[in-house]
This record gives sequence, C-alpha cells and structure tokens, in this order.
Amino acid sequence: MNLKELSSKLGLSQTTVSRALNGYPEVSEQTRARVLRAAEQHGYRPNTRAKGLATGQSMAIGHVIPVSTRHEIVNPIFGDFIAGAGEVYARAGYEMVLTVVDDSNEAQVYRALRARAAVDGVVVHSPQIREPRIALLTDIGLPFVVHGRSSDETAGYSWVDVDNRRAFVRATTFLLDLGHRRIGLVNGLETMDFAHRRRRGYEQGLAARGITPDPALMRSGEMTEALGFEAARDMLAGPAPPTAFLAASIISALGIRRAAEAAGLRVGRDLSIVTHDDELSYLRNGGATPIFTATRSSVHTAGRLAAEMLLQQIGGDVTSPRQILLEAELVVGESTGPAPALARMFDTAKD
Amino acid sequence: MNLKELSSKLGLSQTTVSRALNGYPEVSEQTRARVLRAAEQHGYRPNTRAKGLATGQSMAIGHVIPVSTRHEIVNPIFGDFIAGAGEVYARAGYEMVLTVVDDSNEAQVYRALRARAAVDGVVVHSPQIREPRIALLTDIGLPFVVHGRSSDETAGYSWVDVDNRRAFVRATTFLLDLGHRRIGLVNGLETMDFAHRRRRGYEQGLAARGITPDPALMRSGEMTEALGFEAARDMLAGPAPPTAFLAASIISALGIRRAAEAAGLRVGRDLSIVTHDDELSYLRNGGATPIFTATRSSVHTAGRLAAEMLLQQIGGDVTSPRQILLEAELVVGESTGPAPALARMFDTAKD
DNA sequence: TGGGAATTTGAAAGCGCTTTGGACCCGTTG
DNA sequence: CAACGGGTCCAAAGCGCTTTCAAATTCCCA
Repeated sequence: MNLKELSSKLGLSQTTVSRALNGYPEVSEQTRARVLRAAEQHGYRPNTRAKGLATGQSMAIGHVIPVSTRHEIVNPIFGDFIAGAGEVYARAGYEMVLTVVDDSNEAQVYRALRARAAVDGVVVHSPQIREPRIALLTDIGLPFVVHGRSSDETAGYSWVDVDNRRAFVRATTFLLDLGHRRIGLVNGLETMDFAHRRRRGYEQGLAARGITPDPALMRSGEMTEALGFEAARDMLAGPAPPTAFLAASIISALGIRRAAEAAGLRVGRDLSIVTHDDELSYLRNGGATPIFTATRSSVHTAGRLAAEMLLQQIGGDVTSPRQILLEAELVVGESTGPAPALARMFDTAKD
Repeated sequence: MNLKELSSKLGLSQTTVSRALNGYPEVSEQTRARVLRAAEQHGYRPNTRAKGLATGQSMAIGHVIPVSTRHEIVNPIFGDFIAGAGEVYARAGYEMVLTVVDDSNEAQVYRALRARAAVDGVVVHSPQIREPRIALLTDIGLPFVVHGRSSDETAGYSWVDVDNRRAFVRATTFLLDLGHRRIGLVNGLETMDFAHRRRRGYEQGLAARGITPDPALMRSGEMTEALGFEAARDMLAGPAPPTAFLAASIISALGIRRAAEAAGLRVGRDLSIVTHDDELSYLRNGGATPIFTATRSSVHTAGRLAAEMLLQQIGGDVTSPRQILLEAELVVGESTGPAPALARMFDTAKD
C-alpha cells in the first residue's frame, strides 16, 4: 500500500493525504480523521527512501564500530550503549545504521556515509587522544556527537563523557586512605582518550600524597579478562607486589580476582580491587552490596544522552556544540579493605 | 556531487554515466574508464535513497534487538555476532539497520520495516521455543535467517545454530566420566530455544547413565554473573551439593567460580565447571590452556554465516531454506577434574 | 557500395514521497 | 454587489537515481 493507492482509495489527492498524515494545518479535521483511520486500517507506512529523497533527510543515525585489526575486539560496552541510544531513536522515529569497520579506513566510511547521504548524523565511538575523526566530520559537515573526548582536540565539538580523571583520582585516594601504597593499574589501551585520562587521574592521586608512580605497576591493553589476569599475576609475582589494584572494567577486574585467588590471596582482605563499572546489563556489580568497590557510571545513560544531544543538533534546536560531563559515583563494595600491613597492625592491637 | 553534476561535467548523459558506474556492458571501455576516473576524483557516491527508490532494493539488513522489558538486558553475545555479520555486509555493500525494541511489540517493528521497505531482509535473534516471528515474517514475505532455531516451528526456514543439545550431552558425559554424579545446571532463560535444547542435552546425558535430574540442581535465568553466583551459592549450601556445574556462558561460569571460592572450594579440584563458550572477543577463555573446560563455538562465525546465508537468499541464488548446524568442540581446560570422592580415593591409593 | 547488425549514447519515464503554486468555494466587509 | 480573504483541496514539479525505448554511429560483409 503506497500513497497513491491510499489516496485513490480515499478519493483524495496525494497532496491532501500526505498533509493529513504529517499534521499540516491546511486539511480539515474531518478529512484528517478519515485519512488517519484509513492509513491505520491498511497499515500504510510511508516508504522510508521515498520520504528521505523528498525531504532530504534520511532519518537515520550512523554508528561506526571500529574493530581493531590487531585485536579483533568488539568493545563490550557497545551493546548497552546502543540500547540506550536505540530507545531515543525509536521514540523519535529514527533508524540506527551500524557499520563495522576495521580502524584502518574509518575515514573512508564517514566520507561515504556523507556522500551517499545515508545518515543525518553520527555518533563517534572510542575516541583516541588524538582523534582525526573530529576534524574530518567537522570538515565534511556531518553532525556528530562523541562518546568520550579527545584531549588533543582544541576545536569545539559535542560530547558526552564521564569524568574519568576525577573518578580515578577518587579511587586512588580511596585506596591510599586505606593505607595502600603500592597500587597496580590495569588500564585500557592508553591511546584511547578515556584510558589516558584515567591514567592521569591515577598519577595525580598518587602525586597528591607524594608517591611516584612505579612503571612496574602499570599495565594497559584491551580490557579483557585475560589482560587483567596476566597483569595481576605478573605484578603479584614481582619483587614488591601491589596490595591493591585499579581496574578499567569489571571484566579486567574479574581477571585480577582470578590471579589473586590463584596466588592464594583473598580479595577484600589480602588484596583490594577498585574497578570502573559501566553498569553493563549482563555484568551487574552484585546487588545490595557491590562485589567490587567501583567508580560507577552507566553507559546506557551515556548512550541515551548522546543520542538525544545529536537529535537536537540535527533538529537545529541547538546551534553551538554542547557537552555533558557525567560524574562517576564511588560505591564501596566487598573488594576493598585496609592495606595488609595495617590490617595486621589492627589484628595485633585487638589481641 | 550527484549524477547530474557528474555527467554534465563529463559531457555525457546520466544514463551513460550510470551504466558505466554500474558495470553495464553497453558502454565503451574508453568512456567507462573516463567516468570511473572522474567519479573517483570527485568522490562521487550514488545517493543511497535515490538508488534504493529506483531499484526497489534498500541494500540494508535489519537486526531487531529485543530488550526484555523485565530484565533490560542486552545479550552480551550481540556485539560479536554483529561484528561477524557486519564484515559480510560491508563487503557486499549492504548496510546494517539496528532496531532496539522491548520484546512486547516486536511484531509491529517487523511489519513496519516491511511496510516502509526499510530493509531487504532481517536476522532474527534469540528465538524462543515457540517463535511467532517466523510465521509472521514468512507471512509478510520478508526474507530472514534465524540465529538459532525454534523447536515448535514445523515450517521450513533458514537458520544457523549450534548443536546445543549435543554439546550439553557431551559436556554432561564428560563430567560423568570424571565420576561426578551431582551436576548443577546454570542455564539461560528456558523459554529461549537454545537453553531448552541445552537442558534436554543435560537431561539426556544424565539419563543415559540412569541418573534422574534433580530439580534442586537446575537453575535458569538471564546469563549474568550474578545468576551464576547465586545459583551456585544456593546449590552448594544445599543438603546434597553438586560436585560440578554446567554453565550456559562464561559470564555465568565466572559467577559460579566466585561462589565456589566464597565457599572455600578450589575450582578444578573441589569443584568442576564446564561452560559453553561463545568465544566472545572480550572474554577469551584463556590462552594455551583454557581457563574453563568448555563447549566452544564462535558466535562471530555464526554472525558471518547467517549474514552470508541471508544475502544469498535475497540475491535469489537460493530459493529453498537452508540450515547450518555448527558443532561445538569440547575443549578441556583447568576447571575440571575428577569428582572429589574419587579424588580422595586416588590420594589414599597414592599414600 | 549499401544495408543490416552491432555498438554506443541519450531522452524521458518512473520509483514514492513532499511541497509549491494555484484553484475553488464560501463567508465577510466596505 | 464587488472585492477580499480564509479554508480546503489538487496538479504537477522535483528529490537522485535506474531503465526502457529509441536514435545515432560504426562496422562488416554481400
């Protein structure tokens, strides 16, 4: 059923039917009602492409998912981010177009999306410290919102990010307050902007107490369980092992816990772990009392906010770039406790 | 730059340029070369929507992601499946359109996709035992491939699935051979077809050795870490605790391990765990020797195969439904060992 | 050398929608 | 009573592409 058929069935012109359906005022309320009823009844939906051609809008938002050629890893936060954004798109009548591309020729993909007029805007995922995509998109005039930020980018652009630096300063300080002095960092890939900021937060937290970061206690890479395990295993086997860890995600934290247990250490007593928690739906950090002490910020919410911001931008409601900086909350769970040396002192005192 | 501009710049008609670009034979090789060069140089890309309107093809595949209203969980395998499918689409020049929808009104979404001619076909995710979507899609004539199967569906349709039943028979038998008699099952939601089949495999494996499944040792739900933990904790606290577990995913297996360690049990010695492993990129099951003994089958591959199958179907190369049943391999890792009773006997014998 | 076939190109219609520029009707006003 | 204006509706153009049908050109061989 298309417009032509529907309008001939109604004995009206396509013009009138189109206007009735799209809420234009120059249609009598009576005919509008009649049109709406008929459309409903026949399950009429305007053809997406025809509508797009006519209006010049595609009613679609692009998400380009970079899959690193070396690691072949899909960011685990992706599903939840998409779910958050998808809700917004669905409500607004937008579609979400996904492109999986190996990160070597991402630029091409954006240019193609633009040239083919396939989308009205894009969400930029996983920005690096130096992020050429921002200049590229600005250049070709494709509206965009970045999930995260790019430290080296000076021009204004829209983004939604968590205050990663601050979160890791707080997490570090929290561990220092518990008496930990040797704190291992199992970070994400430090070419990624968020990981870079977390690293800075960690270092600033230590520096504030006059502690120089020990390179032997810092590791970065893709946020997998395996990385967490290997990093923790190696550090724990070192000459001066850490008494606490800072992890970039619950997944790496699970790896750290495995290493701890393999080393005969009890998490929360012999070894403390603080992790960042993206509140992934399939990896909830426990119930009433969290498993891990964590800096927590919902990536689902971030997806929602990014999508809303982008739609506003496309709608022209907003002209200048907007930014949202989300604050991560520090929730205390069962994975942290006083540093072992102190703990022993307490035990002695009690005797 | 559109066709009109490009062709006027070349001093050719739109017809000729279009034909040259699309590889039609009725163009001299000389002009074709000239056209291709100019197109390349000006970065010309045909407008997706206009092309779609003209050809009647949308060059897009839909993926409808159901987010259960109750659980608000995005299937963690989703990212990797999409990555596999996305590669195929990219190569074939297709786009991937994602729709996130709460499972209550999925049917509407499919109808809408069809009516608006937004996609040329869809991949059906997470089929249930009784799956109305199959009849619906057949009915409205939208080509589709199911990732998984629907036990109650008798009509022929295309699918890509793992032999879940067989995998779980083998896993169960493997544990029985190690002397385990009480084996806990931490399954996915058993309205889901895959979980249903795994359950059957588990029961068949037990039955083959004359063991009646104990309802106290079976639990099902969303495959989260928390579910694994709670299920294992509860079963281990019961009057006749299991000596081994079968898990539906590495994520639940991690939860089981946490419960084991909380109960002071050493995984691989005091308690065995076999899990299904979808080979998620961010949850690799260890390196040389797997962490978990597992039935292994790549969901990334499944995504690739499903996409290829669907494109063939749309291309008309294939007319009748096709099916691919993947075999899961059983890989032995560090999470399994002889049942404790036997282990003790061995120890005694050694003395 | 002429005519039919083969090769190469183009004009125009059409895909399904929106939107411009009128047309028509009717009530109001000077 | 003519002029005006608001309320409804429609014909047709146009979005950027493909494809049909036809025309123009070249080629080949009787």
